[in-house]
Amino acid sequence: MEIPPVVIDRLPLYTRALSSLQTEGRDVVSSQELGTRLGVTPAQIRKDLSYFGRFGKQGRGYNVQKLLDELHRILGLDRQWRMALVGVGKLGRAILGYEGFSPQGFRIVEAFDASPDRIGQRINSLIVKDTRDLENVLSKAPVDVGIVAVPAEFAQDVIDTLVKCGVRGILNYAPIAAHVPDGVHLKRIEPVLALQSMTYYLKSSPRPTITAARG
Amino acid sequence: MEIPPVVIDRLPLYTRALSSLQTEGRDVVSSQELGTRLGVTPAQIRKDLSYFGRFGKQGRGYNVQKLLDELHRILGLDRQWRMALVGVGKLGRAILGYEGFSPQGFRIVEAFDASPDRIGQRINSLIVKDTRDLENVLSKAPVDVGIVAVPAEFAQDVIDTLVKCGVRGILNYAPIAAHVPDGVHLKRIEPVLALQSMTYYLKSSPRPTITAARG
DNA sequence: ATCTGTGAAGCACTTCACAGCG
DNA sequence: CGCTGTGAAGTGCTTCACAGAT
Repeated sequence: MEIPPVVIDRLPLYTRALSSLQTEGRDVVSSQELGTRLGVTPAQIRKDLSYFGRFGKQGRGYNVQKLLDELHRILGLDRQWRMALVGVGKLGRAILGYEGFSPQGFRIVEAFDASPDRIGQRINSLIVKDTRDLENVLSKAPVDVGIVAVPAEFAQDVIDTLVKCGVRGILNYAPIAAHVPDGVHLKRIEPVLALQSMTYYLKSSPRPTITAARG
Repeated sequence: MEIPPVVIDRLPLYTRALSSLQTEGRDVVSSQELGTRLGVTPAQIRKDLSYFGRFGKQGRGYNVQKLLDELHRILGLDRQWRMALVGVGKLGRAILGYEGFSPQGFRIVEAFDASPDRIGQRINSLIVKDTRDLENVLSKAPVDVGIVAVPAEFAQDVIDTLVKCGVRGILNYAPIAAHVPDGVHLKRIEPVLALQSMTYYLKSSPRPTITAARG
């Protein structure tokens, strides 16, 4: 069956809420409660889950642990994912230093850059390699995902190389509309894009006057 | 008129492509060419633009400069936007150091943290202030957008405070499903969410064997 | 001839509403 | 009775296809 992409985008939210519930020691949760926590309608949660199977018990709800396991399996979060970073400038270093990846099973295992004074540097136990060696390195130790943090002008080339290396998932931080062949999944994650659409809604309504707590 | 939210999300992509075209010295562009560059159908571009007016010339296309100006005006990108960062841990520092905001008119003008050993520190010409002073500081110098980079457990509280301070746009880096009242716009921008849905598509198809350039 | 702007058709996603199980 | 799972209805978005302007 062909699952609507928006459904796939919501599943990680469900796993996250379920993790919290699990930490709170809860055994069972209804679509109603899950929906309230996430700001999603109960019907939508039930419909989304129904694409993959029948995980709930009528009259009771969903077993937290079981549903969490199922979603992990469905999303492929029951294994480790290897990632390669390209571009270790300011942004690239920040990405390397980001601690949110590894607890979720995402590991940056290679870092590349084109600049001679960065190649060979050690950053968090990784040695920065030459971008020109991408194909050689990744042919010996393939990765699942490429993270692109190079300047806009080089981004498409880097993406093309990654695709040639068999990388089928790309996280693009560069401000370009990159092209990838069918079967390769690219996500734009520049914060500026999010801001530039948000301003549409902010521009009209005035900043309210604030009655602040005073000294 | 009520504009579909997806349309608003695409407009920043259009402005970006138009900026490139402008740099290339192009005067006129058709929906066809713009579409090819962005991976969007020409009909969609025309339809999207038609919500806001009639910017093209039949038989010719769109004047690059004029359309760019219009889109800037529509999105509110013809002015500066003031932002406050909350949380100057590792992630917060990276956000402060990010150079992509200011060229697009987004400026971080305040930084807050709750930890005593961070309060008072200077980072890039900004003095880190106490999160407890958020209301006082923002009542004197309001901001348009709040950037939340605190640990998950504090994020909802910080968001509530920001909303109380009249902030109506929030960029949330914390891994929680935050709740905001109507009229407040919140965008989740954690990279892990993007990865966790991408893996759904990656998990099934095998990593292809690569024929790499060898020595 | 070329390319926009747009109703109308088509497709995708969400919500409803209820049968059916625990 | 409570809550899931799901066809059917409803809503929103995309694409078609063509009239009309240059």
